[in-house]
Amino acid sequence: MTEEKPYHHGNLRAVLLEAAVALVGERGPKGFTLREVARRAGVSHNAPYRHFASGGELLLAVAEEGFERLKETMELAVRRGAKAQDRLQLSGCGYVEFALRWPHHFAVMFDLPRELPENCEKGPTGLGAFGVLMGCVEDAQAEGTLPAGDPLPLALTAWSLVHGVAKLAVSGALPMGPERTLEFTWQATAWLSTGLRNAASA
Amino acid sequence: MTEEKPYHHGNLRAVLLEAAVALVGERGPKGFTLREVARRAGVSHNAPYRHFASGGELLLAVAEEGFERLKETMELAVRRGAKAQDRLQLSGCGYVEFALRWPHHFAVMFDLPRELPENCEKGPTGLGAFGVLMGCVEDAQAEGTLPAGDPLPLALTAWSLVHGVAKLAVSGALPMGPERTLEFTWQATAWLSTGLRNAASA
DNA sequence: CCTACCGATCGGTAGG
DNA sequence: CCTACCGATCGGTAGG
Repeated sequence: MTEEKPYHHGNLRAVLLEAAVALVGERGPKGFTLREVARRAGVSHNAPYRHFASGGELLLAVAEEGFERLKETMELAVRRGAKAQDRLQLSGCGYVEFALRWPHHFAVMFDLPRELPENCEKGPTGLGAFGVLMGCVEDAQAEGTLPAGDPLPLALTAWSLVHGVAKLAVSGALPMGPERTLEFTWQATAWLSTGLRNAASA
Repeated sequence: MTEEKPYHHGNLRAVLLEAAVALVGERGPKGFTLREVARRAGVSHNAPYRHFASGGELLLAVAEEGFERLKETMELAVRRGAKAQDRLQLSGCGYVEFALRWPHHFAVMFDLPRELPENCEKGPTGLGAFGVLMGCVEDAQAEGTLPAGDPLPLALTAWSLVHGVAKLAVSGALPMGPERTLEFTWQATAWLSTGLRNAASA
């Protein structure tokens, strides 16, 4: 019953974002409501309109926050590798790591294209994270550890693999815990990496 | 305005399933309502209760139908290959083919764990489709074209790859059309296949 | 950022 | 399988 209200000073937007993530995480897209978000934030059901024109725009903001964190997580992961081939695997592990750490963001980013007003941002911002992956592929090509040619199919294949791992892991379809999931990701990306290296051509 | 009503003879259940898929496809999970389904089926908003206790159970039925079709699609695809290695790739292509052909089923199957009453069925039924993939891996191991050992990690990796391709393709994230997507899937699975074949160990 | 207030829709029950 | 009917909730507007 006792609620502190530090958001009266201007951080309501951040509080709303947090509440939105928690709500969509607990009840799913269907249970997500602007009124319930406001309720959890401790404000009137009308206050959110000061910051977002609709529930969809709130979710869009959550997605954008997620894409930014995803990019950062991948960039951080990539730093742990010296060879481009290793960095490619590490970027994939970063991708899965992000999904495991912020599953609700991940869900909003990829499961709610319909809810978002205009997912035109998904391109640009999403490209930031994808760019990390593309960079690794191009570096590996320059190193000669990946075959020359159009890097796009190689990158899309790597993306598909880790996206699948992330999706299945988050939904609980993989028969292992979070730690094992990262080990599995490393193994899986290593196998793919071997295949890409020995590829005839793109 | 003029509606034919053949479902008064007992096929209302099938009509409801069809309407449910169309609805969730058009408006997403959030717009899915038992009343709207009934409306589209041309019956009173209460008629669906004769067949389903809730909207979640209707969606569960859709998911089960989907898992069955997925298994059939994969089994059909696998028949086109002689060598186990080829069949493994073909099963993956069948997976993606299914997702492209019935994207709404695919979405219900994997994006709505929360909506479903008890997704205990996702294991057994889903295992039917996964079993096809596992069978290919085990056959390839017997053939000697895949390294011996626990087939599960190999199968999970293959599953992850095609699941990722399917997810990204359905959401429109892959920069290509449906036909190209299948070609891409064949390419990607070929690369992975090469990697798995040259793997040190599982 | 809040208190009314609106029309619309929903899930579910009653009773047939 | 249908017609009422219920309480609850929602998005959005008015007006401050």
